Amino acid sequence: MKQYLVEIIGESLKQFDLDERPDIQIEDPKQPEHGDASSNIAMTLARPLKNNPRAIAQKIVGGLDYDEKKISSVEIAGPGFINFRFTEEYLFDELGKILSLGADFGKSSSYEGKRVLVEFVSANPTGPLTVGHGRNAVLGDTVARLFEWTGAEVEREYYFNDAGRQMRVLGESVRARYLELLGKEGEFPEGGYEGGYISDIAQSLVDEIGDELVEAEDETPFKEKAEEEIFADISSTLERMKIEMDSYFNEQSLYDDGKIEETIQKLRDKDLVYDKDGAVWFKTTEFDKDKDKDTVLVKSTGEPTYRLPDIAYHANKLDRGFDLCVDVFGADHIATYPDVLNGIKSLGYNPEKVDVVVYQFVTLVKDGKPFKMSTRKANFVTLDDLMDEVGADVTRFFFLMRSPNTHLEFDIAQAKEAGEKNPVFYLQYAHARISSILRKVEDEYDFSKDIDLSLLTHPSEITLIKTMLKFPETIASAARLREPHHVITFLNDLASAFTAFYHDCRILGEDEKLVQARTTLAKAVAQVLRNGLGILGITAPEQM
RNA sequence: GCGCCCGUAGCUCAACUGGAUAGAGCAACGCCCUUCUAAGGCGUAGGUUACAGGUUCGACUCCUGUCGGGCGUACCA
Repeated sequence: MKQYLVEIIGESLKQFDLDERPDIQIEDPKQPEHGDASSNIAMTLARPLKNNPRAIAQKIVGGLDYDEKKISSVEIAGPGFINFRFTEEYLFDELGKILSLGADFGKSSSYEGKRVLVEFVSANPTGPLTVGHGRNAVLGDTVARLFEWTGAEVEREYYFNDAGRQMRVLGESVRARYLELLGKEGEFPEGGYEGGYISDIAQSLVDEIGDELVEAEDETPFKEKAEEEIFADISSTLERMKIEMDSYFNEQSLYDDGKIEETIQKLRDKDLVYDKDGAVWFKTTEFDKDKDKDTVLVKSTGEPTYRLPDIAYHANKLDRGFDLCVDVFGADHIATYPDVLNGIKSLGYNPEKVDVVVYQFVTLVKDGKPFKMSTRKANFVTLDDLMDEVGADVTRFFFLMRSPNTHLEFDIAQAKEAGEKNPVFYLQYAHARISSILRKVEDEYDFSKDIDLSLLTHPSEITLIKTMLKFPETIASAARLREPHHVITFLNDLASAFTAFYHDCRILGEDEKLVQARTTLAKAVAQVLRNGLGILGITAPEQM
């Protein structure tokens, strides 16, 4: 509909002979008195045309040629808004479309033909996923789903590094526990991993191969065992959250196939790196005047910092032909982003193909006080624990309900008792209620005949239809902004509009024609709820 | 010190990215279950959008400054 409005307004604007047309905005008015759609174009044109907005609005409306089957009225209001009202005929047509599109209602083609890579979670396998990782995991997966709904071909990728210091310490920690279990002297490493899962891994080694590794030269076999077990654990956690990765990318492979070397050589050829104090530096100050210091790419020890593989990795992604690469990471990693962009730009790639979803930290609150989690010190709350308490649906919902850009306060005690009064149930409840009605109605009435939707005249019914029609645009906009919480806001509105309808308009026991019309409406609502919850990865139960 | 993000009802957060009277959920108070699921509904109360300026038809949104919080600012990731 918005498309149509833009077209007809554009048509009428020919008479204004504008060199360039400012963005025409069509928006949903908050107040119902302001119609079903509204344009601010007259106000935005006031300045260039040196005329007052209402006069401009008059001219535009006067020249408007619109389809009276779709639009019932056009009014000028307030400082110069042009307000449109839809016909009921249009609404009923659209309602019919919702049902015929079914599970596809809400899909759009804004990313049609695009290959999108979403990289997320990307936690090194040093321990179970924690509540802190949860926001990343759920956000990344849902953004991926949003891209799928807008036509993109999406891949989900997990990037990890099993070659660093962290992983060595992990291996040493397991070795220490392993030796302890066999009654030997085990030297627990400085800053080692203290979690109980380390002992579990050691125990499974003992069970499988006994004391075979007592004389092992280094921590490698322990590290490998730990990596295997922890990855299995992470995968099962992700699976519980309905997250399925398409690929796991090991940073090590960038060294193995020479990409790291190649990257630094290319930058050197372009005179963007130099040697100083035995290290290799990237001239980041050339790109960003605000920076007071260049960035080290290779330490004097010969070991690259994380920025170099990051650049090589993103070049690799683009080499794989993706039109868009989305990274999901926490606010603490934001500093690397400009360096990576400058890096790939220098290598000849288009930096606009790389985009970042940054989310603010999850602040954990326990006993009314914030506290810091550390995988190393084992004072963390795992995602599995959380799902044991509240289930996967609530877990996903919790991480999605807020804008990524605000701090998420996570009160553990509250989350645990949230079961009964969690907002996710409000949405699921609406779906369950509809399902319940449909079960009772379907055998008794015939829905194969023509259904007279024009019997839907109650304000609650009309509002409900209008609410549903906002769904496709909500999805498109959430995808464009990479902000899944807009879907939740929408679903809340929808559930609330349905509840009003449920309260005002009975279905069972009404005249047959009305039962058919209202049931059709209810079916459409259930469909939209399912579609929306599906994007969020949350189930739509038929009974609660 | 510098950079990024944030500051909205008692609490946790929205506000379609500059639109019309700033909205929800918890918490509080008062009502509503012999009718399709009360995990619900209706009503009351709660605001100088941290503060001070500025930009314009119009500001929670943009600009400047101040205050407060988070995260960075490593030859850690």
